[in-house]
Amino acid sequence: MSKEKYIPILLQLFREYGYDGASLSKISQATGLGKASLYHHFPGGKEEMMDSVLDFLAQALENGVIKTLKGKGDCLSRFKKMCQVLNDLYEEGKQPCVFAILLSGSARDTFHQRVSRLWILWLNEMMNVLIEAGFTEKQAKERSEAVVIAIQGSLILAQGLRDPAPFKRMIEQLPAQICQSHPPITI
Amino acid sequence: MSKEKYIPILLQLFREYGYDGASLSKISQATGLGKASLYHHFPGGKEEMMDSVLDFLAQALENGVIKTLKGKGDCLSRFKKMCQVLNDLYEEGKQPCVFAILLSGSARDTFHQRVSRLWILWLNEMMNVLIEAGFTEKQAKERSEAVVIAIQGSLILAQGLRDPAPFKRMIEQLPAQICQSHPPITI
DNA sequence: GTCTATATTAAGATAGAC
DNA sequence: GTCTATCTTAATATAGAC
Repeated sequence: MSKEKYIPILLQLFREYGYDGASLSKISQATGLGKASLYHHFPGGKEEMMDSVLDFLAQALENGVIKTLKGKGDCLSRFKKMCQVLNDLYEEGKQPCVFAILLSGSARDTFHQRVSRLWILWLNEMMNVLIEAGFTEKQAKERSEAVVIAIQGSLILAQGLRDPAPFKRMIEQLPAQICQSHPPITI
Repeated sequence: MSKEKYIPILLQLFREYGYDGASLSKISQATGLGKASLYHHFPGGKEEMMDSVLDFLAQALENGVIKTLKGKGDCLSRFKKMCQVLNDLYEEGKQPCVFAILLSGSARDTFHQRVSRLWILWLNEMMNVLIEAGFTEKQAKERSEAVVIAIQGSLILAQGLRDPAPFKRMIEQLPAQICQSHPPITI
């Protein structure tokens, strides 16, 4: 299947225009393929295109974020690596999160289960690391959620201001704040 | 102008389906107005509808959030009131943020300036309160951004899990964390 | 101020040739 | 695997009657 080579283009279009705004005409123009050719690669149409993008992102999550969290090193160094991976994935805050984009729109029910499973996977993996590092289950849960909140929130702010600085700053300071032992931190 | 009475319905539709996903058919059905009647109230079509929704939200920001921050009381009590206002606005985490929804989609450039101005207005107002409370300008800026990040991030997580709990928790703990003097906090 | 009817354009999707 | 051509449905928008 050579359809893999269109995934980055689809990812970019869905990030910029969302699911509803990324029309087949835009996709046809961006890929250089006619509409009929698009249906050859993706018989299920746009829904299958987004599904393929989610396959790609799930793979990136598994081979990047999850693998890093399961890897060796202490708590701090694992979260540092994870933040590097996220920094690459979101291109230093210049790109929005497809999972967040899919929360609204005419297809939000179609993809909700898939996306919510990925979020829970990520949260659980962070919890494991934190519990292993000596935090209570409750602390681990709170801090894992704090990571998602910090990443997603700083991405929103970066997009809103069209300035990646808030995301970059968050990537820098987040690992220390999460692993720090006494009172959990945010700013 | 009695078009005001359709704003809550439009707000709900844009929150659920986004700008591109909220079609005139859906809007016609939800309001009970024919398409032609919609154009009587909103000659500019869907763009004017979103503009009116943004008018409404800007007003809510001004009369709720900004007014509270400019009001009386110490730093902590103002941020507590602000969080109550935000809690109402987002219906305890059950509703997404229209400003965030507008970051992607075919109309993102159309509304970016307006929305980004509102973000900056909110950030500046929070900065003023924090500077008045004795924080340095740098600290005030960081903590104001931390508020936006916390609110938006917890909203995303709440939508993603379809569980308002992360947002509710954030509303509870945010004021104390922001106003706390020594090391800024997050979890 | 709302309607029916209709126009226009675009979106999603398919048939069949090459 | 890609194309042209076409189809169907839906989306945005307007005209004109009531």
